Order: sequence, then structure tokens, then C-alpha cells
Amino acid sequence: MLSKKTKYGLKALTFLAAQKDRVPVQIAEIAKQENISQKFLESILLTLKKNGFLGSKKGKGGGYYLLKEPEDILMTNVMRVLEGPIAMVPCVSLNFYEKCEDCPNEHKCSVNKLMLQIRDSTLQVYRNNTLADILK
Amino acid sequence: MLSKKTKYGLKALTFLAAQKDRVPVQIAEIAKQENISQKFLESILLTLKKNGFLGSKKGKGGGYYLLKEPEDILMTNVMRVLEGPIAMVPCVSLNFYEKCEDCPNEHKCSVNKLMLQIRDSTLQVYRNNTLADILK
DNA sequence: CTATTACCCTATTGATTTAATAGGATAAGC
DNA sequence: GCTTATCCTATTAAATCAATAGGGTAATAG
Repeated sequence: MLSKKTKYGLKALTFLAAQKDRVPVQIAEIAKQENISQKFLESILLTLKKNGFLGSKKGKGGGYYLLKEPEDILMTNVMRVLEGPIAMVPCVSLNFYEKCEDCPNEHKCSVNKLMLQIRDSTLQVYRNNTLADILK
Repeated sequence: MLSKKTKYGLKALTFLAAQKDRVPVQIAEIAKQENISQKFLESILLTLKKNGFLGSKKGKGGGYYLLKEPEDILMTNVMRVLEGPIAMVPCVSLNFYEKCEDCPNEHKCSVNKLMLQIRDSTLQVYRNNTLADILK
């Protein structure tokens, strides 16, 4: 299952990408428009900012805004930050590889073999989609 | 993440498929060979039996065995039984569809659009793999 | 017929993760 | 210096996961 964190994060990014200009949008407005708990959204936007997707401005007229154009924001990167590893098992993860402690030989493991294919096909989708693509 | 239930279930199916004949194999032996908690495996094999993948025999010389040939066991079916819905959000699920309560129009939803692609590519992999395929 | 074997079933627990809430600190602007 | 809105930490309620406990039931061997 996709976590709410990821779902809300994607919706917020989409909302910001849909703005005409790059003027800051307040958390409260995004939360209201997208039906998201404001406090929860607050922490999500913070991690998106810390990972270089968003900029922010404090005080009156403040809020969050996209740092890059939607065409330049790859889903691969967004998903890794919001949802974590793309692979369903650590032993087929590119960025978070870990050996299975219960598996003597992962190249003979049927789970490994199947999940490797899933990782590749999933990755292909994420690499083919930018924020601009899912906005249209 | 793939649940241990699914991981163990796949390993058990693979183990049974690798047997020369279709003679019953005891839970204890599968658990030992695959490093799985025996009691946990017990419940997993039970659901695989209830869903038509395995047969069982009680008493001495008893155990579990495959009901079909590995070539005829599709990963799509196995994964749905062990892991549940293949889709990451209910609003793109074929077998477990549910409307998002927070989403006014799912055809304009960016999450829906992305997850629809993920569902399709994931399904394609599962449909292309039988138990025999991941055994080789 | 009886003891043994091994599957069958229910309930409970501990650990972890998820989603959300609370409350205040910090910085920007008028 | 007051208001606005982000920033940050801690806590909690609920759900899920993985495993354990303990006994019931059916089949087989001798």
C-alpha cells in the first residue's frame, strides 16, 4: 500500500505545480484544497524542502513553492524521498541494498528473481514520469 | 515492502515445486530448510491450501504438496492470496476497487494517474511468471 | 485398538509502523 | 513590536505484522 505521506506529498507537489506562477502557497490552503490534515502536511512539506524539492518563505505572504520546473522533477526521486526504497525486498534494492539473513544464496532465490523484475518495471515507470507528466 | 508472509509463502511453494515427485513434505522440513518459523509457516500453508494451491495429508507420512504443476501456477494469483491487492491504492485496484473519500475526481488525480501505470506494469510481470519460471 | 504423527484452528502477544495531534520556537514582514 | 506562517520536537492512538502458545482433529502404522 502507498502510505498517506506519499499520497499527500504527491498531491501537494501537484497542487504547487498547477499554480500559474511560483508565488508561495500557504500550508493551510493546500491542506484545505486537497483535504489533508494540516499538521501532517506540515511535516511532509518540510521533508520535501529538506530534500531540495521545495523552497519556503516565512511570515506574511509566505508559504511553499517549487524550486524546479515540473518537467525537471522525476518521480524516481520523489518516491524515494516520500516512500523510501522502491524495491520490495532489500536484496534487490539499488540504493538500500541489504543481504537477506535467512537466504544462503540470493541468486538462487525465487523471491529475489521475481522481485528483481518488479523493481525494474516499477523503476521504468517512475523514470518515465515527471511531475509535469502526472499533472496533465 | 513485501511481507514475510508472502516471502515465506513463495519460498515454500518453490520448495515444493522443486521436489521430484508430488509426495507430501512435512511443515517441519520446509521450515528447517528455508529458515522459517514453523508455526508461522503453518498458517501460511493453511491459507495456500484453502485457496487451492496446496493439498495436504495428515498422519505419518503426511505433509503438503502442490495440487497443480508449477507451470500452471500464476504469480498473479499467488500474490493476490498472500500479499493482497496488487494495486498500491484502492482507486486503481481491479479486484478490490474503492473510491478515495478525499478525492473529488479520480480521473484528474495525479496519484491515480501514476499508480495506474504502476499497477499495469506490476501486473504484467506477475502475469508473465509462473512458479516454474521463478524456480529455474 | 491404540499410540503416534502431523495437520488444523483460535487466541494472544510484542514489536513496529503509520497517521495524526499538541505545543511551542523561530523568522519574516508591515 | 505585533502578526503571520514556517520550523521543530515530542507524544499518542490505532493498525498491522510476525511470531508464539496450546490444544483439537484426522490419518496411519503396528
